[in-house]
Amino acid sequence: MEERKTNDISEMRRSQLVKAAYRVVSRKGYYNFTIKDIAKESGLSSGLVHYYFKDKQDLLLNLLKEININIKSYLNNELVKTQNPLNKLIAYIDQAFSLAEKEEEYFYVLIDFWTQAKHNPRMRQANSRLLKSYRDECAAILEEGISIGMFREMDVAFTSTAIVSAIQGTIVQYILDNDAFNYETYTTKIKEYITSLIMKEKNSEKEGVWSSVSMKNK
Amino acid sequence: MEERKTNDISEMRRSQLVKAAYRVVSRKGYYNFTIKDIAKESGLSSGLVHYYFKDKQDLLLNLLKEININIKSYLNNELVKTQNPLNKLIAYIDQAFSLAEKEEEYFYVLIDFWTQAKHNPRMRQANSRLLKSYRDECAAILEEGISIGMFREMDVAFTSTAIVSAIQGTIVQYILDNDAFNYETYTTKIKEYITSLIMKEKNSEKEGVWSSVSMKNK
Amino acid sequence: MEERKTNDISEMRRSQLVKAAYRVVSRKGYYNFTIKDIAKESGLSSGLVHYYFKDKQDLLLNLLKEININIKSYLNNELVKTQNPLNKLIAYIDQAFSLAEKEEEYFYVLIDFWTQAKHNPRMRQANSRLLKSYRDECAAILEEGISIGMFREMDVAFTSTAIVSAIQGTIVQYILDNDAFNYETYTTKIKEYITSLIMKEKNSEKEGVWSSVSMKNK
Amino acid sequence: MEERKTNDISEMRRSQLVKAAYRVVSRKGYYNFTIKDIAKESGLSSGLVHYYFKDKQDLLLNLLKEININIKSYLNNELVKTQNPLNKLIAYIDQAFSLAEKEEEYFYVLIDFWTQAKHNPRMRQANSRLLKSYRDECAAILEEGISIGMFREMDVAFTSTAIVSAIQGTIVQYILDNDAFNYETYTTKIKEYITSLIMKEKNSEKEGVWSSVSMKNK
DNA sequence: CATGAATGAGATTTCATTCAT
DNA sequence: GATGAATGAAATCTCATTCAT
Repeated sequence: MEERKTNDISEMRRSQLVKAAYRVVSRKGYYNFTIKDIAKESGLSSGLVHYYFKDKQDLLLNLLKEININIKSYLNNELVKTQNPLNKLIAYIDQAFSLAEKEEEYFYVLIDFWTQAKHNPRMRQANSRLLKSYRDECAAILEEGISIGMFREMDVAFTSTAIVSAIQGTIVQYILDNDAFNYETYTTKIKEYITSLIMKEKNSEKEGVWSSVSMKNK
Repeated sequence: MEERKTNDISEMRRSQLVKAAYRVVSRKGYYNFTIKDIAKESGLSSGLVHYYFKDKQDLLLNLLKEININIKSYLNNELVKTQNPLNKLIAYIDQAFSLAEKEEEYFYVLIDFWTQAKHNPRMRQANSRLLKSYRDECAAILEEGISIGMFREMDVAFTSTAIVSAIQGTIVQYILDNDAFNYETYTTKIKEYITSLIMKEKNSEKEGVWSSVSMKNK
Repeated sequence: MEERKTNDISEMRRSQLVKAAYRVVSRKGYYNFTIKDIAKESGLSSGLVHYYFKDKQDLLLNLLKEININIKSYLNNELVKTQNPLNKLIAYIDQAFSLAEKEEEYFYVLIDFWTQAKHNPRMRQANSRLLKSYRDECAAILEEGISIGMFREMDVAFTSTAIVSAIQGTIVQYILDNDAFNYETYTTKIKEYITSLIMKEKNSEKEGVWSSVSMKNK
Repeated sequence: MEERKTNDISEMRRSQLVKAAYRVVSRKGYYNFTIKDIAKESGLSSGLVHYYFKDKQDLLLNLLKEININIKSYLNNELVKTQNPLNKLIAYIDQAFSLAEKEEEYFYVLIDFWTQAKHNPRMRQANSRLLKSYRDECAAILEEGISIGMFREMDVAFTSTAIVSAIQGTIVQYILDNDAFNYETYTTKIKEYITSLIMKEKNSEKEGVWSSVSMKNK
């Protein structure tokens, strides 16, 4: 019982501190925040941060884990509501793009973590796992679509990597320059584009997407 | 003459320091290096760093500029050797992918700079300019291909953004996890894919690329 | 209680550091001391100086406040012991001159602060407040003496300014050159002089003072 | 001849640098200026400063000497125009007060030098010499007035010290707080006051001055 | 568990001074 | 004589981490 209670408090505090860390990091950046910032933000003392986390880095690692979980749950949110693989794929893409728009912070923090990958093996592993899980999720949808004959045969690994690339590459460009392009229009097109290539070809449809794209420029 | 001499040494030192900064940043990361590191790496004194650059940030800004120039020159290297827009596009893509492979450092440093964008307007501007210039370069190739009837009509702005997304998204995934996929195979496919979609459609050819892609998985 | 304890230690440390600052500044001068000097003098760490004071300037501002308080309490020390305005005025003058003699340091540090006034608005304000409070104190004594008919009618503001000028000007000359004149003799004369002019004129007395002054030279 | 020429340039440069130092010190304060500031202000190179002056301190010492000379010449300017000791005394006082008003900088710089006196024997000597020369000049006027029977017999050393105190104390108060009192009115009174005490007493006149002072308050 | 005072290493930055040209 | 590049010591300030309470 005692133990249980302790763990409860312990978990509560850890979560409290990690959440505060997220807010602080997204506000001040990965490198410009201090332990005191975390303490203030969480309403706890600075000493306590080191009681629950070995050091600053340990806290950050836990933050990445937390972000990972949150993003996944956000992305899965819509996915579970539908059975149709195409709708799932569309939801997958939509969620990613909408997350980037509504929670720009998330991506800034994510990019912050990317920069750590080179110099910190644990960060590197955490990051690559995160990306892998995105690809895997996409791959699962593709597999499902293929298995029920809705999507064409394809190299699933390649395609899911390409889809993640397109999404992520777009988000980075958008985040670094909000005015580079019209996000809404652009992401819609990308989505149509991907789905049209994924779907078992019906000549009309395929042509349609492409035409709609080329139309704009005429 | 006197003036010239002074400028010469001044430019030489600035370049020397920026180059040292590049090596140091790529080795230790954007935030983990010190002015003293630069001094040691360049073989000059730490005071001299501040003699030529107002502060750390100023040096970093100059480093980004330098990287910008180097990447551009690297990417243009192959482009000028050919007149054919298709070959140009292929060279454009090839160069980007090969740069990421041969000079992973460059991209780490670039990502480091991305993280600054949120909290530093000048960095933000520098970054978005860099991305814009990539898109513009791509767009120019596309325009040329369209104008001579080699590429289809298309929304050039959208397509160049999408191409940059695909390239950049791929590079990031690769850099964060070298073992995620076979870089060579993957980038070749992406390239074929892009070109097949860009080229004026000959039905057979289009189908061909797609098939070849899906073949792999069979 | 808990709170109390914290405040206690906080106030204790601040006072400890300000006192150390006084000793250090008076020994090395306003500009020639370092934070480390303060740390060493106080027996505390240099980090703690910045823990309690935003920066060097903040510490110095607190030092000026402390000096202000100390001087006032020193000057008031004798004043409260007497009810007679004339004796009060004499005590006021005596205390100022004796302070300068016994605590030369105080004035050196004060002069150090004067030099800041031009370039630092907060220092300027602190300094002018200090001077004003001296004048006001003098003015209060004069008013009292006038109201009970002991002092003549006069322009109190002018007279108190003049008295402060005479005292301060004398002290500065003495501090810059201890051998310029016999301090004891000189300050006694100045005091007699001031009081003779302030007092309701009894012809004989007035003449007396002046004569005594001129006597010396004969 | 060669030597002569060299000395000419040498003197010119030294003067050029000291003048620049004065402007810079009065603008930035005694401690907040750099050798480079002097170089820029003088239009010469920073290396040259050390060619002509041993070090920063040496330059400053020369600046104090220069200021000394300038103040003396300013104060003497009016003195030579008149033969009458009373007018001389009045000119002496007027010049001091007007200098403080028109060239506040001078006094700030002077105060800066005072602060050095404690920690630097050469500065101490230079400062005390400066003050002594003020007193001596005043004393000379008083002696002259006494010798021709215009001024009363008095302790000249004491009186000149007191006059210098009054003037200097007033100026310091004014410089530290321009709004403490009306400078014009106040200095006029001080002047009348001093002269009335110095002059051979004609009862009416003496009374007159005092009355005029007390009038104000009525 | 919790606090926040205390430490001290280390980073940036400034600048007098030197010296090769 | 004159320049300004170069040095490096020293100062301020920050902050992760520790630890007594």
